[in-house]
Amino acid sequence: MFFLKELPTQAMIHRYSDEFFPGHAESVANTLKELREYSALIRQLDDYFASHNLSQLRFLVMMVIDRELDRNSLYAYEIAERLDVSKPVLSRAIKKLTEDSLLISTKDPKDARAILLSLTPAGKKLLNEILPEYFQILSGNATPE
Amino acid sequence: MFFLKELPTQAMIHRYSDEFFPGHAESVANTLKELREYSALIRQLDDYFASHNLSQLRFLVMMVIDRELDRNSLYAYEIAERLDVSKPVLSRAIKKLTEDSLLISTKDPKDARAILLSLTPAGKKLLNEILPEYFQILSGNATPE
DNA sequence: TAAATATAGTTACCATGATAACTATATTTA
DNA sequence: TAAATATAGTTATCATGGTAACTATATTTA
Repeated sequence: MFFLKELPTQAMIHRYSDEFFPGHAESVANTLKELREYSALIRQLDDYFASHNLSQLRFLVMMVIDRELDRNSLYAYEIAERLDVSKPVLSRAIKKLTEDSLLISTKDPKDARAILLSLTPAGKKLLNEILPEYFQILSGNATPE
Repeated sequence: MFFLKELPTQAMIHRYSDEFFPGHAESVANTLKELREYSALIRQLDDYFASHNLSQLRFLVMMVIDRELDRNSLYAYEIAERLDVSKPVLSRAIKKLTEDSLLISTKDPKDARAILLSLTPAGKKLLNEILPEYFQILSGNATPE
């Protein structure tokens, strides 16, 4: 998350950037501006997911299961391979989704360690309800400039 | 933070986006790509600050005090005006910075509620040490394309 | 000027990210 | 095949974001 409300003026950036890293004031200013825009977009997405009792991560867990073409379930470790998040955080997200009856988990008879996850009808329904505005938010905030 | 390791293929985006929000697949794909890049940059900055026993927020608190042109101190509520963060979180950040002797707080004789904050010599020193690589990170990750 | 309201900051509690260390089960290797 | 190693997932603990509700002090208003 990025917190600066008022971006540094060009003068400020020059004061710092020329002193500490000469000749790059413009690219620094531009990166700061874009960082702030994308932080705002991430907040907007988080708020949207929260309004549906979801989080960015829980949404993505459902999404990666749903987007598999040949299957309708994934092992937890396969979800971990697709998302850039730590194991305990993913574990907690899956727990919450199954508690909320959006995912259902079954055990693999061949590997007692593994958990196989699929979307429940309620999970599919919620995902379909959420997707249009999700794409709208992403589209409306497409590349600035 | 944005967690999807493997971005949706064009086919996937079309499958979803055309169904739920037709005609915007390209801008959706582009926004997703940039979201991921800026999330990675935010992570890179967080790691950098952590290596100096700081956080993004604690760095910015020091920065906004230092960048004032006519003064060398700010009231806590003035810092709050400049940063997009909740009061309790700012309160905690200031507490940690004063505990670490990077900021020093004095009371305003005219308003018993207010806290006036300035950088200690150690705070100024740390800020100056940190800034070059901070700008380098921002500059090196300037607008992709 | 007393009561109501606004402002500055803190405390309590929750959400969601991380790492380290753990249990249980599979697999590899000596 | 027994011991060592790897893999799947959880628990414990911490960091850092949030809101609601609180204390204390200033300011406004009736």
